[in-house]
Amino acid sequence: MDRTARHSETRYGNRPTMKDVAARAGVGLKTVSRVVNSEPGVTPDTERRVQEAIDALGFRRNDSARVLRKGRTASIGLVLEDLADPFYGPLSRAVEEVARAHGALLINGSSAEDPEREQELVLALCARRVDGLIVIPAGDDHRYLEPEIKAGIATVFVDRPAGHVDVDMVLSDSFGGAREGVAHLIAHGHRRIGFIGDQPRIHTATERLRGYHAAMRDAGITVEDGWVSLGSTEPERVRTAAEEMLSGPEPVTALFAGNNRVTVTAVRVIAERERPVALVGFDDIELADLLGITVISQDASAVGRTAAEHLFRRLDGADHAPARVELPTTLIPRGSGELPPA
Amino acid sequence: MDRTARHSETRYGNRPTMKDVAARAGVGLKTVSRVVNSEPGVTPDTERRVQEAIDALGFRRNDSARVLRKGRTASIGLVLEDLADPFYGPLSRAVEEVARAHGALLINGSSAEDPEREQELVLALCARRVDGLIVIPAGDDHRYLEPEIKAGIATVFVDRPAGHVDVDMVLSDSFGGAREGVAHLIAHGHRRIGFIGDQPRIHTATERLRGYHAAMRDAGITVEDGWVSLGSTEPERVRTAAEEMLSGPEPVTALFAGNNRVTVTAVRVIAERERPVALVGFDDIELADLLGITVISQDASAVGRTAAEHLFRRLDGADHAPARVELPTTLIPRGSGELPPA
DNA sequence: TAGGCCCTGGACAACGTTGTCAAGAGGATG
DNA sequence: CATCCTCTTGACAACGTTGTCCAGGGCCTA
Repeated sequence: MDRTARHSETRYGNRPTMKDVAARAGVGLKTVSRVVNSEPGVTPDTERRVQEAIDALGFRRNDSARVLRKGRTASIGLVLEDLADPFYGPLSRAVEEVARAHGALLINGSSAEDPEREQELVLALCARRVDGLIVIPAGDDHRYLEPEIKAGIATVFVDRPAGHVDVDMVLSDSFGGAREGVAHLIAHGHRRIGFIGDQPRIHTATERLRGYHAAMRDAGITVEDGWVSLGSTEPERVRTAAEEMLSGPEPVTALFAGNNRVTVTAVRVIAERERPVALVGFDDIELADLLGITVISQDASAVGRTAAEHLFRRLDGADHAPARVELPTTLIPRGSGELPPA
Repeated sequence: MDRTARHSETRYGNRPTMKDVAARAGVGLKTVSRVVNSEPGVTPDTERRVQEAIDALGFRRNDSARVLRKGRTASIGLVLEDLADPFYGPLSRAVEEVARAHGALLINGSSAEDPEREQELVLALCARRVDGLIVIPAGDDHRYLEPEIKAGIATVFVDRPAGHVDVDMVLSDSFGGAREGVAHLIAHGHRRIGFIGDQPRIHTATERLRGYHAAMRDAGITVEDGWVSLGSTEPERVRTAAEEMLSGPEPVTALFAGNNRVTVTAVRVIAERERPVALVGFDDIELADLLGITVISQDASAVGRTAAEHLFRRLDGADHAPARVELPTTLIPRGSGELPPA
C-alpha cells in the first residue's frame, strides 16, 4: 500500500475536492473556486459544466481549508454555565439569531460553574480560531485571555463581569433589581425578610445581596442573623435554608429568592406550609403567572442579543474602549409578593 | 507595502505560529509540534526551551490547520428546533456531556421548524467537516444528506425519523405515550376527550394523534368532529382550539395536550374556566408538580445521551446497520389527569 | 577501533482552499 | 492591419499544521 492510499484513509472519507471537480469538468482549479464562491468572471457555459461536476460528485467545500486561507472562521463561541438552565436557553437562542444574521455559526459549551472548565472551553474555542467569544464566566480571573484578546479575538462578557481583563460586558442590574424586589416586600408591610442566594463567589449573587441590604437599610431595618443564606442552589441546600428561616419563634414573613433555581425550591417549601409566606424571586419562570409568583424579570433574550450585537460591532471594526452595559430589570407583581405579613 | 505585509493583515491578528516559536526557541518546526502535542522524542531541555517560547509569545495551536491536516475536527453538530425550548435544553446538555467525554466540541443551531433552514444548517456543519451530526429534523426529506453520509459523516436523527435516508434514529415512544395518557383519562371516566397537537407534518404530532385514536378505539369510543385539532403551537391558536372544544352544548370533559407548549396554554385556558377540566400533557414541565399537571414524561437527557453515544460508537468504527431506538415514556399522575368528568 | 543501533531533531511535502498574477482569446479602435 | 483593451481562465504560492523520512551524534558491542 503506497503512501497516497494510506493517507486517504485518514481523510474525510475521500470526499471530492475542488481538484476532483476541476478534473471532471475539464477546467482549472481556480475556476471551480470561482463558481463555488459565486465570483464574477465565469462564462455561463463554464459555470454550468462546473456545477454539473459538483452535483455529480456531491462536492461540498471544505471550510477548514477555507478558514485556514482566509483567517476568518465565521463562527463565534458561547460559553455559559448550563445549557439546560431555562435562563440560558433564550439567551443562546438570541445569540444564535444575531450570529445567523451575520452568517456565523455558534459553538457553545457549558462550564458547569467550574472555572477550570470555563478556561478549558474558552481556550479550545480560541484554538478553533472563533472570530469572537461570548462568555458567561464561572471564574473570576480571566488574565489567561490576554494573549487571545491581543491577538484580536473579540470578547464580550455576559451576566457577570470579567476579572482583571478589560473587555465589553453586558450585565443585568442585579443590584437595582434585588433592591426593588425587597423594597416591594417592605412596601407591603414586611420587615422580617429572608434572602436566599447563590454562592458568594458569583458576582450576581453578591450584587443581589447588596441590593437586599440596601433596601433594608433604606427602610431602617436591621438584618438579623439567619435571614441571609448564600450557597449552592441545589434543592436540598435551599430547602434547608428556607425551612430554617421559616421556623423558630420569630420566622421571616417573606423570602427573596436570588435566582430561578432558588425560586422553584422556595415555592415548593412555601406550598407545604400552612401560614402564607410572601415571595419575590429574581428571574422569571415559566408558568409563574399561574402560580402567582411575583418576580424581578431580566430579559434573557435582550441580554443575549445585546451581547451578540456588541460582539459583531467589534468584529466589524469598532474599536472604542470596552463598554459596560447594564440592562434594567422589571418587577412583575403576580400575587406572591403582595401578600401581607402573616 | 509588500505582499507579506498585506497578507498578514488578514491573518488572525498576527498570531504567532509554530514557525515563530521554533525561531525563538532555536529549534525546528517539527520539534515545536512535538512539544505541543506531547509526542515522545524530545529531551527535557529542548522541551523546556520550547515551552518558554510558547509562553512568551502566547502561542496557541491553530486547530483549523490541524483539522485540515488530520481530517478530524473533534466537533459534532447538533441541529434542533429551538434552543430556547425547555425540552431541548437538557437534550443539548446531555449531548454536550457525551461530546466532552470524547474530547469533542458542540456546534449547534436552531432550525425554527423550517426545513430549508434545517438543510442550510446541516450543510454548513458538513462544510465545517464536523465528525458527526445529530439532527432533530424539521423537514421530511433528507436525501440531501446522501453525499455527506456516503462521505462518512456519522449521523443520528433524534425525536423524529429521517426521510428517505437510512440512518440511526433515537425516538421517544410518542404513540405509546399518548395512548397511555388518553387511556388514563378514559380510566378516570372520561369519554369526551379533546386532542390538541402540533402541525401534522411533524412526525411526533401524528404519532401522538395515532395514540389518541388507538386509545379511544380500544375503549369503543367514537371520536367526534371537533375533538381533534392539529396546528401551530402558538398560544393564540391553541387557545382558540381549546376554547372551542370546551364550549357548546356538549363540551369535552378532558384534554390531551400534544406537547409542552400546548400544555402550558391549555393550563392557562382551563384555569380561566369555572368547570374543572381534566388534562394530561405530553412532556414534563417545570413546576408541573405544584400545578398538579399529569404528564407523559419523556426523558430529554436520556434521548440526547443515547443519541450522542450512538454517534460516537459510529465514529469509533461501529458499522452495523442503522438502528432505530425507541425510548419509553412515563406517565406521572399529579392530579389534573385524575379529575373525574364534570 | 570499527560497526551497528538508538535517540533526537529537522527538512520537506501534503492537507484543500483562495489571492495574485499572467497568458491567451476576442473585440474594438486607430 | 496593428494595437490596445477587456474578459476569461489557469498556474502557482501561501495559509499553519502534521506525517514521513533522513541525518547526525552518542553509546554499546565485538
